[in-house]
Amino acid sequence: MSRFDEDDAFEGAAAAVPQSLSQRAMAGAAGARGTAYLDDLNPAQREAAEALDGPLLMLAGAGTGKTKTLMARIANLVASGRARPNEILAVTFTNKAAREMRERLAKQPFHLLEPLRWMGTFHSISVKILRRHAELASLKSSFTILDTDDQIRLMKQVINAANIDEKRWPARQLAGIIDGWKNRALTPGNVPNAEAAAFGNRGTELYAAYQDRLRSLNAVDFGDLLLHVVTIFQAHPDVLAQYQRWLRYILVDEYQDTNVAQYLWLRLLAQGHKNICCVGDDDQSIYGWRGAEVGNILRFEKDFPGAKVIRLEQNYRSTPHILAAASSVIAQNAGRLGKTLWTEEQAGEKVRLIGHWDGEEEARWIGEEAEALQRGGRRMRAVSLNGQAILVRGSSQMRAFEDRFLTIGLPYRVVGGPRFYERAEIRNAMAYFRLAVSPEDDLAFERIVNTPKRGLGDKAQQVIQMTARADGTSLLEGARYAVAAGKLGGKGAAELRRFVENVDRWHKAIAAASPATARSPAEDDDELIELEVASVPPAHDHSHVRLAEEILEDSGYIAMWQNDKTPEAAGRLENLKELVKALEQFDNLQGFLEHVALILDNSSEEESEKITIMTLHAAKGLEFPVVFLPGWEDGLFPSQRSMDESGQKGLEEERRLAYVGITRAEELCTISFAGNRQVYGRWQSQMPSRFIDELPEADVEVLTPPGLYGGGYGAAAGFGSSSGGSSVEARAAKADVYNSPGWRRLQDRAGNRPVSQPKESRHTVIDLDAVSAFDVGDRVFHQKFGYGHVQEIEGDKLAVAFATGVKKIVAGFVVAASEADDVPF
DNA sequence: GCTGTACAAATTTTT
DNA sequence: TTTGTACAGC
Repeated sequence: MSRFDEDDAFEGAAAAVPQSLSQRAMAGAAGARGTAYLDDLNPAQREAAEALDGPLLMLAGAGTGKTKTLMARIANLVASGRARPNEILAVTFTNKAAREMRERLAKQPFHLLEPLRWMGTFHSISVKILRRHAELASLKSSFTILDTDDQIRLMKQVINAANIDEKRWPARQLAGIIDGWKNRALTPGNVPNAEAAAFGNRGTELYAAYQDRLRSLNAVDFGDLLLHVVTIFQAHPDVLAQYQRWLRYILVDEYQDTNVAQYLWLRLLAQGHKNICCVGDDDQSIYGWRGAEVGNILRFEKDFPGAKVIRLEQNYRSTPHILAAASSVIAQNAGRLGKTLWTEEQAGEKVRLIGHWDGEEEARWIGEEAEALQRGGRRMRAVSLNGQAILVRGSSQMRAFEDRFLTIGLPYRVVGGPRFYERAEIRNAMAYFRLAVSPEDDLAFERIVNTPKRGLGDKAQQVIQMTARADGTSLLEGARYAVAAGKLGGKGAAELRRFVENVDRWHKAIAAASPATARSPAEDDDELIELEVASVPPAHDHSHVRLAEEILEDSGYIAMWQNDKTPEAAGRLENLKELVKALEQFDNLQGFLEHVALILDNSSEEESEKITIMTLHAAKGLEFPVVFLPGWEDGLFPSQRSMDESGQKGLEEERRLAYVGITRAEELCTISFAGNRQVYGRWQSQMPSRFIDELPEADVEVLTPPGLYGGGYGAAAGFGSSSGGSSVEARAAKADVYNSPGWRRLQDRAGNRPVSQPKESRHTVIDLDAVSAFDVGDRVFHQKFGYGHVQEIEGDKLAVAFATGVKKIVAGFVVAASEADDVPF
């Protein structure tokens, strides 16, 4: 079940015993016993926890105890009397991070008499600010927050309204462009001329139209939350000054992930007192594609002259081999601030590297390896499945593992995928709630008028739209009028009438349950504080939960899923139950909706033993004793698309992703690649990732699969095999692979690859003619396709005529065969 | 207005 | 290969 911690943070004071202002002020500084919280910090951590005033950049490498340091810093801020807890602004990126911080804070030996009320994500804090000053952005403070889905639908409307062919110019693309602009804090008027050509020269025009639509719907999207706040701060110095006075110390986590809008947001708030502490790791910036600017962290010292920079480099997570591997890879990136992770640990397994025949084989091997590790008996201790993770580049890679694990019955858990609140059934249910709370919510209306089917198709909906537009009212009113005026015929009319009546009834029930709680904007700090304390008293009857159930029943929405015979229906009903249960944590439907757009997640805590499968992105901030990193193949990882779209920059971000992946491992890290892989249903031969070439030989152990499944393809897939013969696998298994022709060929390829060359390869490039040991006409054997003859040679790629046809194959995946080698299949 | 078929597209993801 | 969307036919 979800816990709504953000809510606690912001409104939690409501539950506290009201205190007078002076009491609160004193309470703030109390509660920390001495400076015990500093005692178990290492020197760098301690320095960071004690440099309280002025700008500080804390470069915290993976696993260096950053959160612990932040906790001590907060304690120190309060204990030294510099700030009361509610004068500290602590910003994180994700709700998860905010939650974790709050939990960690609760566990500290000291305790604060007040909660950190300004701890949360950029977005949730922005909502809080924006609700208070909505009118300055031409909004009502009851504005709704659109999710991506609503956003796209709205954009479709805007595109259609502008008479643009939606097929040539898809709404998704426009959404991406506008999002990009918002990330850079660009309003329609500010978009640089050079970019106005976007979207068939009409990008800015549509952007403006979209913003107008949002305003008329009294709605904002995620990007707006930040953009509006920045705009308000810029246009109203008095408002800004108020927050500057109030939020005296700023802490920012994951600073490397901030985008321009967030950067401006922070700079505006910090520019008075400059008490800003940014924590981050430039080597872990992996969200550039979403607007994050590594540049923000790289130029921190310029932005804040006199800034102190402290590096946390002692790692408490991983073994030396793992750290060495990660460091060696990341060292290939240019423009780093530079850190060297070190550890006092001594022992440990080397990073393991293994090649496989294809993706299926890779999954099979990892499955078996996971089971073996679970049993123990390797060179290391037994590791439960919960301590093991498979980190992939893209979610498409997950399938192979799921398939395999299902067949062998290895329990697994997939992290990521559609979030709870993104599921259709949840969104529809929420749309019902939204409409019940605010009948003028047109987007919600559109979403559900015909869900379940009420016989209201495009035509009927057009009539409703036109009626509403003619009267300048909401769609619900338009529908009411259209029915009354007999503009709709037959079954639809009756159904629509019922629908409208239902909404009326629900809305009345809500209005009756909660008398309007008018909030007036406060003019100064004191009033602001009072206002925070005096929010809605908790109502402990659960009438809103019953009402929600009623809504879902009356609307026929529950029935719709009950009648659904598809296998997913049961799960969807489960989810709806879960949603209703989540309501219990709120005092009313309004409160739920207000926060749900930002908060709801499905991080259900699972007890049972399972291996985790997730993307590298999702793994940031986590750690596991055992980590598998499959699919290290050029084009897949680094992703071709990243390199095509962002060139060198893209490649460096991919490399940071590799760094993040390796540093998730505490004890054992296994990197693997496959020689063949099905991509969108087509078989492709793959080349080992260039990142593999960047691993340090001394810290890597090259494995060969134990000769099961009929052959030593493992050796063939990565290393050697250009020398033919049936004993290839045996020799490759024993040989010092780093001196094998195959390995050297790998090194060599690194030099020939497009996009980038490692700056300072420690490996010597040699032996060009090892690239292909084949000639046209040679007979070769391929694990999958059998015997064939080489027809063409193109660098390291061969065109081979097999019985089944001509295939392009990387030379490393065939072995030379003599005509006599033939065996019956 | 609904349902079945054809076709194109296809990372990473938070809020 | 799979998934989602667009359009034609019922």
